[in-house]
Amino acid sequence: MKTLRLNSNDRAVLLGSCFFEKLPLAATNAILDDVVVSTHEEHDILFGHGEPLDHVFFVLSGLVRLYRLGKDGREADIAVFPKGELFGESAMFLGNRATANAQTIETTMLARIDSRKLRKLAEQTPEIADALMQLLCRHAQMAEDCLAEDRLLTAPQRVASYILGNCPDGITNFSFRLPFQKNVLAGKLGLAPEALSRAFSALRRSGVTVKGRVIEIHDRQALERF
Amino acid sequence: MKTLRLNSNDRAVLLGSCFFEKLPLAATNAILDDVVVSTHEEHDILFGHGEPLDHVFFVLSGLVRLYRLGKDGREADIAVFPKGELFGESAMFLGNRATANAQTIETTMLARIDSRKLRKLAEQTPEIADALMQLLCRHAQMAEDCLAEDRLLTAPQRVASYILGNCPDGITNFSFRLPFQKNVLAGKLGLAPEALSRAFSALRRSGVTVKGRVIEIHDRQALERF
DNA sequence: GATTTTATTTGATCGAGGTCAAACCGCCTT
DNA sequence: AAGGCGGTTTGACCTCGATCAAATAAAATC
Repeated sequence: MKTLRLNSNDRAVLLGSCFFEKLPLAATNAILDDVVVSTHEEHDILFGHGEPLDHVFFVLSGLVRLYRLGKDGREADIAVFPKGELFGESAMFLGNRATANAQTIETTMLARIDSRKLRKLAEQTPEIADALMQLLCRHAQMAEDCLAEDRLLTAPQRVASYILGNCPDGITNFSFRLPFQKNVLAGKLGLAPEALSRAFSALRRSGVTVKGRVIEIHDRQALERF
Repeated sequence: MKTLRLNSNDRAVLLGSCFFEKLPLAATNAILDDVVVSTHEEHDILFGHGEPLDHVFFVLSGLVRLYRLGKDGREADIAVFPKGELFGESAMFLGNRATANAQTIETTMLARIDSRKLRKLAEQTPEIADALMQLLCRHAQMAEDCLAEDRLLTAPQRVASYILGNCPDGITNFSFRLPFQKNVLAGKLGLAPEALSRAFSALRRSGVTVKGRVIEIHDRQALERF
């Protein structure tokens, strides 16, 4: 892991992100004043469940996975964060202890924000507090969505739901490229890779074509009904 | 549903709750200034997924269930809130729309806090903002815990984990009473009632006795190993 | 206490998805 | 072109937990 400072491209990613875009520039500058950038190889462990954590992380590029470990060593993904996402924020309000393990999935660059400082800024700046609360809500909802999908949907239905989530409404014919390996998608959906593969082939009958990482949809309605 | 004002017992429940206990009295009073109390029969629907929601709810007594609906009408519990818990707060930061359905499980009394006002108070009072953020984190973590348990543990293991969560550490022998019907516990753990029943009988071999709502543990270690 | 009604348990069956092993494929290297 | 490698797919098998039906227990009502 090497550490650097923010360059102008990094700044652009930060400013365009969901968290920072609504903040006044002064607030953003105050937060970013002393951030450090770190680069990581794929599969680098960022922190472990329960460890002290005094940073919040922003993904400048790459991909990070949050997961928990079972007694037997099996892993369950909690969330996957692509470029532009902020994570690790909940430790800030829960005794500065990580609530899960974090690992890079690809070569990744992260901006590290001092959590003590961010918390202090949030106290002084209602806009920051508000942005944080929105972030927390979105993350809570991601987990709730996942939980509900796990409990209500079969594997092919979860995959259909994921595809539809990446397809603008009102369009029947659509194609897009997976932003990561199928491997990772399987983990995110709580499936074994084999099950994901079988789910895709089940969806073929509903007009879904898979070529490598490219997914093609020929009949949105059929997918929605699935 | 009848509506009333806060009585002194209600106030005691509020003041002793996790959310309010750390707040300065002035802040608490500001929040509680114009709350309304509503009483509900069991199975009363409080709000539906996606509906406009301009209150945050505090459970004065009884039990409330948050759940999502599948296309086929099946229900998946997201959370269960007993007396002393605050819920519905995430709608406040996500466009005032409920992120799930809510229903009472028993006869229940709720205090309704105007969410616009609470949000305004949070802007002015860092302590309130902080308490809200902690609440959001706890709720996010509840969902993440659930998700991880669903993905990593079998039914008996989830039940064991629930029991252990209600048993002080360092004690081998312990007994407690379920705070709700087995029915409800099954939903909370993402199980069919039959599966919960079978899980209990599987745990009998590890020193767990179930008599009605009373659970007895004779060997904490055995449970932890399970 | 007798009788309904509701909650829980038990039995039997079935399907979804995990696991292991092997085949396959694209991609990179040599 | 041949080989090697990692990711993906397919096949075979098996376990867990859902579901349906029936039996039992517990609570509520009369």
